[in-house]
Amino acid sequence: MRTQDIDEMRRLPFFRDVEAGNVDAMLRSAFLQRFPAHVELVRDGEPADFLHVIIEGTVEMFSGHRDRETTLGVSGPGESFILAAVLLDRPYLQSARALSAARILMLPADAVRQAFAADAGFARALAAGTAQAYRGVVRELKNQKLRSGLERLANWLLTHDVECGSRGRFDFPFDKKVLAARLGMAPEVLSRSFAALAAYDVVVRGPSVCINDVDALRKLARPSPTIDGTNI
Amino acid sequence: MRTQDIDEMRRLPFFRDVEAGNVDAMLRSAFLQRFPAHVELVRDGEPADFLHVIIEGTVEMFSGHRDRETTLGVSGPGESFILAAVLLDRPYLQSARALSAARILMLPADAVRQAFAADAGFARALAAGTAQAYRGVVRELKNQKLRSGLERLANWLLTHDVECGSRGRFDFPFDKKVLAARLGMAPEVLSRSFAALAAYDVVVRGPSVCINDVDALRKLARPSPTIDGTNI
DNA sequence: CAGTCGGCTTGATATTAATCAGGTCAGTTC
DNA sequence: GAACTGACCTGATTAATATCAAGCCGACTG
Repeated sequence: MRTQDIDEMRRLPFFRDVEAGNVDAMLRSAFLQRFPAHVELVRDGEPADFLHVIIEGTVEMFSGHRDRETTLGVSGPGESFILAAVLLDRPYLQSARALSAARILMLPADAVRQAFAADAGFARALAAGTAQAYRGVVRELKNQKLRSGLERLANWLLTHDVECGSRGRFDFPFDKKVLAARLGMAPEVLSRSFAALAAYDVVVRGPSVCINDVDALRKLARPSPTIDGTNI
Repeated sequence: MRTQDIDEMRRLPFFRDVEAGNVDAMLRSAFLQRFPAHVELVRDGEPADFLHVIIEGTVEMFSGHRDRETTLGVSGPGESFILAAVLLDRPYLQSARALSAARILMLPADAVRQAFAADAGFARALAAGTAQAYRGVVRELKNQKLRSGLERLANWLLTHDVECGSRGRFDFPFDKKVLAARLGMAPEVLSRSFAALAAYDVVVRGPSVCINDVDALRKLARPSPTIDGTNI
């Protein structure tokens, strides 16, 4: 890793509560890698060699079983993934692939565990990080078990609109096929769901979507703070 | 809390890596409560007042939305619940009710957070605890999204049989209605699924089940270490 | 012992989502 | 500009699951 990159990485929010010496110890053995789109970054079942921190790009977390595959989440810049596997020194439960070209900081697992053991601030930050990740998955599980496909889509649209500045209009951040997997439905079903949302004044044209009547959509979606977070 | 109880609580595995002084600080303001079956212990959406540690009995974690309700997990002695909400000082995402009569240690949230801030060993233990909880939910999400109801049942039977000593025969630890919710299916569907498993030599009579041909059941279930854990 | 209550099962039906099989259309290639 | 490609949509069909409505049975109760 180049010294210039190291300086940039040192300033990551991820390292905020960590002593400088421990940050450097981790960065010394780290890699800053660029990956093209569609590349698989980690495969589930394999030992947790690296903690990954996304610097640029988006990463899809997914998993397959028999002939099925599902997307478990999509992460973006600033987020780390498979922290829990690294901490506990257990195999990954999820696979990851780059959705776009991505720049990723890879911290060797034993360096992370060493810093975790040596640095109480880091340990607390990781506890908070895994706690947040935990709550994210619980939300996702509730979303999956308590809602129909159409409701999941409606809520995703509302949430994403808020993240884009509540303009009632945005472009999809990834292919609709990925969105379908993200929402746990077949691509065809997503397509039909969009058609069904026309009745609620949601207009999809190509890669962009217009929510013309937010209230109507909210009435269908019925967002809940214990599933979708508080800012919706 | 009686001094005798305090002594018992001090020895909990939960406190293993915590300094004695910090353990006592938490226990000083704690309650050791008995609850009858079916009582609701916490309700989702409410602020996280207490960290709960189960001493005796089993507790169902569940959540409702609109007119639906689903079980997210069942916890037993030694396990704590809603640790993440307490650590982050956020509202509970799940509700909890006692499935059986239960004895529960309730640690005030701010005492837990104070110990977390003061005691590095406790912080590390909580990090490991949330990491394990995280992996548990990821497993559950994969179980839900990648398997059919029948497959989930088959795998639950195998896992539970192992937990009961691999005798190929055990009694259900709770009502079938709860098992159905646990597996994410309607009670009627569970009933039919049991009927379908007769073809694999699984015999259900009242509250007990016999797995006469484990291999046949495994062939249907196809357990995976990244969903069901390693000991299956 | 008859009554009844809850837990469970069974059958019929409705709903939801997945699958299969074309189509459409815009962008790219030759 | 014709052919091709990939992403997406549409329709028809099938599979999975939920829902509704009885019915069964064992346990308790008067």
